[in-house]
Amino acid sequence: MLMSQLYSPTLRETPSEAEIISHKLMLRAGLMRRSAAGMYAFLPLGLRVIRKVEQIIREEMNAIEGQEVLLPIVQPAELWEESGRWGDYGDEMFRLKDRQGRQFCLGPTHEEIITALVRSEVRSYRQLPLRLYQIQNKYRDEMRPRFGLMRGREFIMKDMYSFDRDDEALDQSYWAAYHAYERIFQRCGVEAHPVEADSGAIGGDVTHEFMVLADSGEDLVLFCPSCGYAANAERAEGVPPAKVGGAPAMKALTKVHTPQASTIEQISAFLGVNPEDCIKTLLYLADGKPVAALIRGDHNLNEIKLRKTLECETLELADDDTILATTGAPVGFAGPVGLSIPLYADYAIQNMADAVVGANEGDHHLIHANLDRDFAVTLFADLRETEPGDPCPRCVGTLEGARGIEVGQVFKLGTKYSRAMGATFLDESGAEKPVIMGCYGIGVGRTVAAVIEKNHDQDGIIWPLAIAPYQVIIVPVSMKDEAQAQAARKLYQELKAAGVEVVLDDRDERPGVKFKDADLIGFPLRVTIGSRSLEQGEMEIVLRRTKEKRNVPISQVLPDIETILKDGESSWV
RNA sequence: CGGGGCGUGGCGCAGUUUGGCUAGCGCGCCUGCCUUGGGAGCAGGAGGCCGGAGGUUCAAAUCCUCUCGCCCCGACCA
Repeated sequence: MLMSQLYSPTLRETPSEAEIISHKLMLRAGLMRRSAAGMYAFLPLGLRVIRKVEQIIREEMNAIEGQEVLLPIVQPAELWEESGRWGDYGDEMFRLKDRQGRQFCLGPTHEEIITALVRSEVRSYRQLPLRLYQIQNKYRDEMRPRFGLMRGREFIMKDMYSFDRDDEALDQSYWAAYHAYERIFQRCGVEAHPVEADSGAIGGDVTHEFMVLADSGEDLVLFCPSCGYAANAERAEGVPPAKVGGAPAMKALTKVHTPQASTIEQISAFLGVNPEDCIKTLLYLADGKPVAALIRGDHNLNEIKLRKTLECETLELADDDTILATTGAPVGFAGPVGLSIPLYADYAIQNMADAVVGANEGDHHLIHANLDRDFAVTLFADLRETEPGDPCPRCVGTLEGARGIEVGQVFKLGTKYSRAMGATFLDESGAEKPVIMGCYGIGVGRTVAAVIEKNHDQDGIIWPLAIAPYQVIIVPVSMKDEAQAQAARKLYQELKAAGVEVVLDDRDERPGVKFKDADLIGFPLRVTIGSRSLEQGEMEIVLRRTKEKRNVPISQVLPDIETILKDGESSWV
């Protein structure tokens, strides 16, 4: 490709829309442009990178017996009604009607359509296992798209679905995908750490997310340096505290006037106590019925854990009216003493003594509240957000925290969709059983963004060889020097003939401009052709990653490049 | 959806508080000269319904009302 013809408009300045480095560089390097919030047009260089990542994914999916399919993006509402998600998905689903008024959505994911596809064809255990995957656009009307490709409303995703006859076979599918993911991200040039995760709306219980650690990540990952335990913070298990020795102080329960003090900060400041001596009483509506959750003042409730503990379908914070009706007090003064609704308490509550709690009366709190004496708890459970510094649930270590970008996730779905949608097979004994499913996603665009987050310097992107849009750029210092121009064109033809992906910067620009663009776009290898070295029969090879440069005889340029492409940059020393 | 901010040539911004006469600057773009190992210089030039609609006024980028879009923080989510 000739640089003069390449449609890759680079920018000297960063458009104001971009906040994080990968987003800025993708715009500046001319990989993509925004068309609407959370939607992007890929330009030639950006598309080439996307395609390379897709190809790596394809190869690894095929290697574990995945078969590629292409599924509709526009999906009929009926399928989603069968699974129950037409109602559950809410505003995040793009919905549309055809001219007859029939309802459709732009697929946010493809469980329904793939299950429908499989149920009509799979009859026998002999057809299993089956692993199907697709790579295509998905649509989610995110409440807050952000950070370029990191969280778009239109995004490219690879999804594989596995169909198995029993849990053991599902286990094989799951771990095959898990290990394929390790290879995929490694080949793409990023470290992605598998962590235990929550399965969210997709369903199922066993699931891992693949996280690229980066400050711009939207998730908090907790990991234990001692034993290797790693989990998304929303999933990370809490450890019930060991029973504290010594009898707690049991002072008399006392009501105090606490005007305007409705938050833990205000109360603890007002009363001169520490937040960890206060109990937060949060009121929720679980399937429409009020329940209270008790959390130590300096902790945060994890709604996912509460939902699991309650085994409820819906869970939402109670509205002000419900709180008033249930506790007799406005928001901020609820407490466990005298409450008649079920009380679910985090383990940490077990060890509190003489705590500060709401009095269920406006502008009043109770001090010296004690478990058993003053209130009883329905159930103790792990309800709080686990944080860095908390004990590891698997060993004696202490958890540390890091931000992570979720580039992939693998789920064991079980029979949630196959039961709801009637995807069954007959086993050897002729018994009809639901197929057992798994699903395995990779955000393609997000992976590209994550690669850039981890592979850049102040000059621009540093593409790993495997996914670089082009491997080599040839930069003649001056195209007006006929010797340089000729040598450049000759090398260009030779590299192309050898199957090397190469761009020739044939523009009549000053060398500085060409170097800056080459660095910004991030070609892994650059061959600079200048008059001085050319006279000595040499050209200069430069590694983008290390800036290492060396003059080599012209006849050695092609072999050197082929070696680097084959054995990696580090082989060229 | 709550809070905050921003919409002015392709990009980055000034001008808006205190309406005023030809709407500016840097970068980029076009032409010519010159220059060629890290975003050169000189000269000339093109390009803007000031997001949109309505209103106030002799006069609106600037004031008022409504509206659309975008970004950030939060809540939420494979």
